[in-house]
Amino acid sequence: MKITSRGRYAVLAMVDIAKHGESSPCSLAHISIRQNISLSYLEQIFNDLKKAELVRSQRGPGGGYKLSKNSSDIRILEIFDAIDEKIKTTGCGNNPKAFCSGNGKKCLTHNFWEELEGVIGNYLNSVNLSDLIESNVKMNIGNELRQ
Amino acid sequence: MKITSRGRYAVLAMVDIAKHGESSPCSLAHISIRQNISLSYLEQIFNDLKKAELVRSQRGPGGGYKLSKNSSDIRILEIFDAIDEKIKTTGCGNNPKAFCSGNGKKCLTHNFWEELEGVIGNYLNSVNLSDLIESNVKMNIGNELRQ
DNA sequence: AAATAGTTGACTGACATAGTGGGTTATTAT
DNA sequence: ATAATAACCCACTATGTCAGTCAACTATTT
Repeated sequence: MKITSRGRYAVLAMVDIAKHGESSPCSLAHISIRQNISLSYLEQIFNDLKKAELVRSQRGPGGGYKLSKNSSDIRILEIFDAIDEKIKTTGCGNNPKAFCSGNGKKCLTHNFWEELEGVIGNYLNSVNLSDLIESNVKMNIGNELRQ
Repeated sequence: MKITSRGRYAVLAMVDIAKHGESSPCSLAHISIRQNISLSYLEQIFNDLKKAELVRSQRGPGGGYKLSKNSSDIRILEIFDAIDEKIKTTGCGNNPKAFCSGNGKKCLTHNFWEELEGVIGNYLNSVNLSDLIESNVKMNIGNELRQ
């Protein structure tokens, strides 16, 4: 059970942009250097982030990417969704047409895996970019969203 | 972010055994059929489960595997540990000698990933096999362990 | 016009996962 | 004793995903 580099890079890059404020756009070249991520790989990731409208781009010299909304309005879960970093704990992907047991039934553990998926999703949804900048991430309790 | 088949099978097989009670050992052949898991694959998994002393084996006809303790004393996290299903959310594996940023420092998101690891670990540690049998898995709140 | 920086798509090596297959050893029932 | 059962053990492989490279093209600014 691990997070892909793609997922980690996406969040890291978004924090980098958020940290540099609203003033001027961040170029991928700079993010690449600061966070030690391959430029070409960043390009692929930002392609998805842009499609999901989490960032806006500006071409040409002095260009780069800016957040499309306030950093406190961008939750980590949104970033995961944007780049298709799935939280997949069940074997069947919860597809009613092909449940885990093969015979159209859910396996003995199906509901448990779904609960786990919920626990993870709730946490990722409870943290936003500005939380990460302020390094004030505290253990989140249950479903409550911070602030 | 997904769980491997190995991890899912291990938990599923353990639930299967737990469900069949203490009376007689469960053969892998039967588990294989009931839960639709490859027999050879199960053998590899149970090799690890036995090493971790979560199950006891009995050879020969009528043999099979039994839980080594009460089902309410076996937490899902123990099973994950036994088969080396790691919960790895950080890029560096939290290795102080080679932190994520490369320069000996933690990356901007390191602490966040560690928190996530904690959230998942706490949940997996809060559920035991008998919870799964009774299908009474409810959302766990914070660090509290059930019952 | 030149430099910058985003956009797009094809391609590749490495690695882990999810098995398969064949054999050996211990134990029980007949 | 013998046969059947079932755990034990080891080697091997296909597949797919991930992580990253490379090369070209387009838009924008100076």
